[in-house]
Amino acid sequence: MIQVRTEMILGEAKVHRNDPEKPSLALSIATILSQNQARSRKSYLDVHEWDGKFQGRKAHFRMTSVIGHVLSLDFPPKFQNWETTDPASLFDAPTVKTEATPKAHVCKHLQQEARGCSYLVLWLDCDREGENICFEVMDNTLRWMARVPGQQVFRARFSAISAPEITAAMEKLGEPNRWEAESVDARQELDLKVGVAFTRFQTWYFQGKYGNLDASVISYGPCQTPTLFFCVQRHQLITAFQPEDYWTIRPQVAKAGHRIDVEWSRGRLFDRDVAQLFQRIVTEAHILRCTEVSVKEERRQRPNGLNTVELLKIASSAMGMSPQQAMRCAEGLYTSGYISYPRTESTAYPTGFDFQEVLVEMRGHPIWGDYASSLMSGAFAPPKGGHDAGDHLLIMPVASAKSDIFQSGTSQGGNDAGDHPLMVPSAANPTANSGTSQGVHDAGDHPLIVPVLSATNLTANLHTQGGHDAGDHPPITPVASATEAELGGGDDWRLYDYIARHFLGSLSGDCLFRRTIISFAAGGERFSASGVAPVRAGFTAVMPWKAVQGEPLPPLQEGESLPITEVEIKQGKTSPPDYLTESELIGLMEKHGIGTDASISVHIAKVCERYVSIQSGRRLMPTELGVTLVRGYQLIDPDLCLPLVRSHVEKQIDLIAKGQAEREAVVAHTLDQFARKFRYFVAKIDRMDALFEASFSPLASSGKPLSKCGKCARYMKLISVRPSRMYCPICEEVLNLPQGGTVKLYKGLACPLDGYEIVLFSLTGPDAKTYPLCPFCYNNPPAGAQQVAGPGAGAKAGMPCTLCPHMGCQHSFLRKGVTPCPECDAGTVVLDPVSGPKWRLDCNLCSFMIYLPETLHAVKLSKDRCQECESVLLKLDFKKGASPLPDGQTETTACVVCDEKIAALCTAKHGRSYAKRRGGGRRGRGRGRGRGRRATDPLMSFRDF
DNA sequence: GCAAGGTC
Repeated sequence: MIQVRTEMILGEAKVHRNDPEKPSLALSIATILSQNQARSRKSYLDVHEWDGKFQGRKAHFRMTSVIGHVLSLDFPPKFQNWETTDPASLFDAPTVKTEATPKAHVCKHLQQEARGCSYLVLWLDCDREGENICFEVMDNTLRWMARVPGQQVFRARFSAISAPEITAAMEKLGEPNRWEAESVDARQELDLKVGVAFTRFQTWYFQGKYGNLDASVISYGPCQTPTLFFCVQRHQLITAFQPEDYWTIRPQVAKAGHRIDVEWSRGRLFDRDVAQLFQRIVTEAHILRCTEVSVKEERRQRPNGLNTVELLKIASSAMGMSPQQAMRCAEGLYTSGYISYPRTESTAYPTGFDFQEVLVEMRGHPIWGDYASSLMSGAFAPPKGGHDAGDHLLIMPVASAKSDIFQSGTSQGGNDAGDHPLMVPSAANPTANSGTSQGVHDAGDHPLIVPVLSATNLTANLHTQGGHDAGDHPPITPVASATEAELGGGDDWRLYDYIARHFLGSLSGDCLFRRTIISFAAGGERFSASGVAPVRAGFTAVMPWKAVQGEPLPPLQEGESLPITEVEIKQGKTSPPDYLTESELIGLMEKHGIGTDASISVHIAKVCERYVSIQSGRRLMPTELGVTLVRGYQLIDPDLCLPLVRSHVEKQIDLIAKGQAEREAVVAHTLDQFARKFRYFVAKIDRMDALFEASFSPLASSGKPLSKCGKCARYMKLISVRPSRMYCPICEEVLNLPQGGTVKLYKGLACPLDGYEIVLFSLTGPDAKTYPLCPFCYNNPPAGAQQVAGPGAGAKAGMPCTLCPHMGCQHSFLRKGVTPCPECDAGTVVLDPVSGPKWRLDCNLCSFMIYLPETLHAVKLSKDRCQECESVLLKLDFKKGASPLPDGQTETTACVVCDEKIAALCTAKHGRSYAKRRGGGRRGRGRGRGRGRRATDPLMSFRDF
């Protein structure tokens, strides 16, 4: 009997669920393994199923995917409160794993699909994060699977989604690597604890201290802080720069009417008199003698395969796109099936990469189709656009004027008829006009020599080319052919255009050119001139912006003399470097291992949002806050902002991944190091504070006077930038306020407990609450008070008057409270004293509220209570002519709970409607005054009507 | 409100 066994195979999702025609990873693998027999169905994520054989026995396969990490690490709720948690305690705090994207229901999905399966084959990315996700998947499947003897969990190892690679991986399944997975767990814990501890401490320390420090959070992180450091380091170089005057001399010479630019071997001199001396000497020599002519063939290497970092650099420097935008476009192109997976480190094509397949697809492209064909056949044809008389323009990414790419001429081995520019005009690309052939990039006088490669030796040739195969994903290549119109133009098209050209360029020959260097002498001084002439365009035929710049020199013989018409002396000033470009930053991050191909753009976006402003040319200028922070770390503990913080952690977790150390030991040791640094940082924070003082205004000089201090009777200031708070310049006291609303004086009333002037806090929006608070009590509640956690309270929860339990205060809920809240069972419904003309009762804890009858003129609390339900009776004063009371009466004292006529005129909001509950049976009555003891007595809540 | 890492 052949038992039908069930098997589950999982791949990491790169699924474009709305577009089933395009390949997704799970679907691709399923298609390959099932030989196109898989059937797909929808669940929380797509599931592909088919019948086949597993380990020689019949099996039913079920394949689905996850979406990156299933779980993410965080602190338990107890440690989430910024006010009550000492950041130093976070180093020893427990951590919990929670679902990374709860809305996606990945855990439930896995558990559901695991039922009935006997085996698990994991097809996640073959890196440490992938290994870690394997275990996250196992945690959500194994317990739900059937138990069978022998190995149940298998790991497939592959580096590309090609049929041979996938089938080979299926042939030799292994096991997931626990060490590697644990190294990721260690990294997560270190990143979390270190980042959060420093972030909370810095934020707490500086945010409350300076009025114009407009930052909701002052963050620290092992990746973001070194990223910021790179930007600030350049800023410091610029500000420390001392310009110097320099002089250089330049003899004017020409050959056959062709001016020759010569450079002095001494370059620049920093002494004017000496430069003038040389000027005289060379002038008196009258002639420039050619001493040597050297001609060398040089080559510019074709590009390696394109990886993420390179793509982001080009997108920033040549297209003016932010890394985030570039990734967004690339992801879109990927999920739509136009390019391969865009997050890769590899620049070398893997063995067996199917170049043919891509070239065949590219062959039909209107711009570079012929070029792709020529690469396949070994015959050369330039990309279309050589003669542009139609709609197809040769599209170049937009270059900045200073960029060294995209500057060359535009014709592609043919003559431009001149009727249309070949390049899409762009303000940033002033050289984009026709017929400007420069250097090797020729308009057609010399036929371009092109490598002759057959399709087979093309492949062979590539393997020797170099680049780096990180074993993750192949380099980024086009997958499907697309035109500008199909992609809707814009950034998508520009990025795709680049990716396609880069791919073709990487299969082309090197660019060859001849460099001529002519040496000259005059009066014992040496000069030289350099020129280039094209030999073979190679890959620059399809990447014309890479063409070699420069012009050929006129022919000159050794020993030949040229008359000097004049010797120019040029004065200049040395100048500082410019601000770091985003592209340079990406390079630095890659070099120092800050972030990954998938996260570099995220770190840059975060740093730009918080600490850096983007200048023209995508140069990064740190803000005052950015500079102050880094300078502060440098003063206290430079390690904190150096790229070292990252590499140190990496080194530590390498030990775990390689099985050379226990995870617990490494984490404990590294945490101890950081905890020590943290304590030192806290102890020396005044050094950083001194810098803040110089750059930001202390609270004393900001804010506007609002209410009086109960201690000194002088006006305190309201600081309205977030976090809004009050400050007494005399007592040097900071008093927190609820956030997200407006604060104004409350009739000049003072708190009877401490003498501080009371303010009214109002939230904004419909049904927004207004409540009085004493600035002092709010921060220093009387004994027995609970603190508000409702809207507007923010993390810095305080105690407004509506929660004040003090009998001596007329604003306390004991004096303003009407009845316990029917909604939250913990709060008290109090009269909002300023809600008129639309009088209202609000719960002092939850959002429940009752609008009193609209025809009311005024409302007050009486001293009496309802005999039935013990609610405080309200003195109601109705408008004349609009009173519901009999006999033209306008005043009454009533219980809004028990007086059915009045209750019917009220409207409850944000809670169960009490009107519906009428007649529901009243329970318990006659309980004592006060509240909060309703556990034993649900009493007269509105729901009991 | 906090890190960095996946990925949509």
